[in-house]
Amino acid sequence: MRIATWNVNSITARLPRFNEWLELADPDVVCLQETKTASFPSDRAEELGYEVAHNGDGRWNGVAILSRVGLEDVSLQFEGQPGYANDDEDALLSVPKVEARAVGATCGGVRVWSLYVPNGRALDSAHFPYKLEWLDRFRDVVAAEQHPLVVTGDFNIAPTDDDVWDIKAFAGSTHVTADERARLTALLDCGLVDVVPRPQKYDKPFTYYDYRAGMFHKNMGMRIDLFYASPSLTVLDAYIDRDARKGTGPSDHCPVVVDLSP
DNA sequence: ATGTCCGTAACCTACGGA
Repeated sequence: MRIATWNVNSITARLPRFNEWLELADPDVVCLQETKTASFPSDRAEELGYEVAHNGDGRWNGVAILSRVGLEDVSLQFEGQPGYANDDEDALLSVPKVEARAVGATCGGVRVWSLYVPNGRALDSAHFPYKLEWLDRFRDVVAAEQHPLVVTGDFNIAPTDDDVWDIKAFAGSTHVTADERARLTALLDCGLVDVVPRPQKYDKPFTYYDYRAGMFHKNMGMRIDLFYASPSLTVLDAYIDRDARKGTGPSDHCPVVVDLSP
């Protein structure tokens, strides 16, 4: 079974490239993040035999699972998923809003979660404790989940210092802190393995490159799109589709493609 | 690294977010 994950940074803006990639990569299951739409444009995917579970509410976030090996027991959020109280609003009137950041489904006998973990923004931002709490609550879900299990998506955390181009550039930043990495360890402690994909070029398995400052061409990236899987799933291959980051109108993230044998 | 790109609201540009 081939499972891929990709933060597309708007499925609407990416649709021509996405549809082309879908045929080329030929995945059985696709986990998407940052679809940034309320309505998933699924016409071509359906022609290719995929069913679609999409959790999207408009301008921000949005996650999906596409599967051509069955799509059952869809969850459009997770049990206990925290919301974020938007601080633009009057604090007294502000109600925490559960964002479109998680979708789960059972595909061909594998339980799959597609996640778009909150960014955190800055260490002193209210978005940072929200990120940690969100991961704490998701851990509780993973602890109770059935196996075989795949938890994948944009985690907005680099698991080790080697997973960013220069750790010195991240002093005082999110994505690399012990607090965030402890949440990754907690997920792995539920009985999952970090499937590290092979890069197509250079030595580091980066999955994300900022659009600015020629970061992609300087190989200044990060590994923040992760693939956590039950150890009962044998990994036949795992690679980063670097080609999808090239050319006109790419996402700022690369797809990660994993071949598994149950 | 702050050099770009996204969607939106409101216009033909500015903004928040990443």
